[in-house]
Amino acid sequence: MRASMLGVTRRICNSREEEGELRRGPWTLEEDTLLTRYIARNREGRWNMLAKCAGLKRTGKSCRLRWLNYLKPDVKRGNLTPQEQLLILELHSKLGNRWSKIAQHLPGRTDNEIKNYWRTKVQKEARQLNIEASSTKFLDAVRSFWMPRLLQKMEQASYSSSSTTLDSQSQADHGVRSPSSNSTVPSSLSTLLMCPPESKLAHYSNLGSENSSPVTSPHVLSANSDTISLQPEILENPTCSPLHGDTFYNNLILSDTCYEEGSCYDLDGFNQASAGDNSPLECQMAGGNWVFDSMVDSLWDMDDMWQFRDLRETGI
DNA sequence: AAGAACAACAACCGCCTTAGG
DNA sequence: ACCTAAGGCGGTTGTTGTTCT
Repeated sequence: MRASMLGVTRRICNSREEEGELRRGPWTLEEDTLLTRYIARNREGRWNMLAKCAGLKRTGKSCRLRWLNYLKPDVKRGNLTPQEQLLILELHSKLGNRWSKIAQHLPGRTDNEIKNYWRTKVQKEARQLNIEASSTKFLDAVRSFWMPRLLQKMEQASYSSSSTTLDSQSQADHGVRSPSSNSTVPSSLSTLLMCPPESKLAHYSNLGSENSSPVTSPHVLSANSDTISLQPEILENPTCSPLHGDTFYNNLILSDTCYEEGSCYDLDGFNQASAGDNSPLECQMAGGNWVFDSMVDSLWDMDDMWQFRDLRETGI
């Protein structure tokens, strides 16, 4: 029954096949409407047939791509947040160019978007540094400079939205007030990241030691099965705060774990490189190597980029 | 003001895998 | 078991908008 119905539909659709040439290039509003309406009335899948039945002179592949990357209601538009960028950097270090796998961890973001981000932003940085984007050198650079920078951005964003007791300059200069303890504590990453790069690395190294002093940050990233989010509840319940000693950096990144298709994988590679005693970059820097000099320049270039983006986003 | 250069991203292409007949 | 079409994925190209000279 179902098969015969399908057969009828197929014949009807095939009869339209010779009506005209297949269209290519940018989609028109009319085509978008046709596709959206058809999928709303029916369902996605069987894309070749769908394209014909919807009256679209497009290949099934083209329809599928248009729907998944642009028209699907849950597709998120706009710039990637620092959190998302951080997650992409981290996941790429684990998964490589498996864009669809990476996209699974960023709800609403498509593999195409992530791929484009990687090519336009990340590879650009690699080019400027004369490092192969897939090389361990670049990965070290990302971990030691770019990721902390994103964390700083996230931290700044959370301060500006949550703190009313100090203005931003005061916060940056003196640290922030912890709601849980009502005492002023060092603004961990902000303070850290205003230090020279040498001391940043020293700090990350210390984070891995037993003797490191407690560090407090108002938010941490956590990853559940699909999402990554800031967790302000850390502030509300200091007893659950993991932000001490050797767990600080691990928890700051991704609660030490990410999830792939229901199964766990750890981030040992990242954490070791970032917080361990023998980060490759640190070793290189100890010898006064080339990576350091170029990264310092590029880091401030990235700052400019971020500031520019911030201005654009705030409409100033 | 105009053209060149660049950046961003949408769309396409080709290959591979999978499912159904 | 084999064949074929559909779907999925990663790489690449094309188009458009923006910035620079």
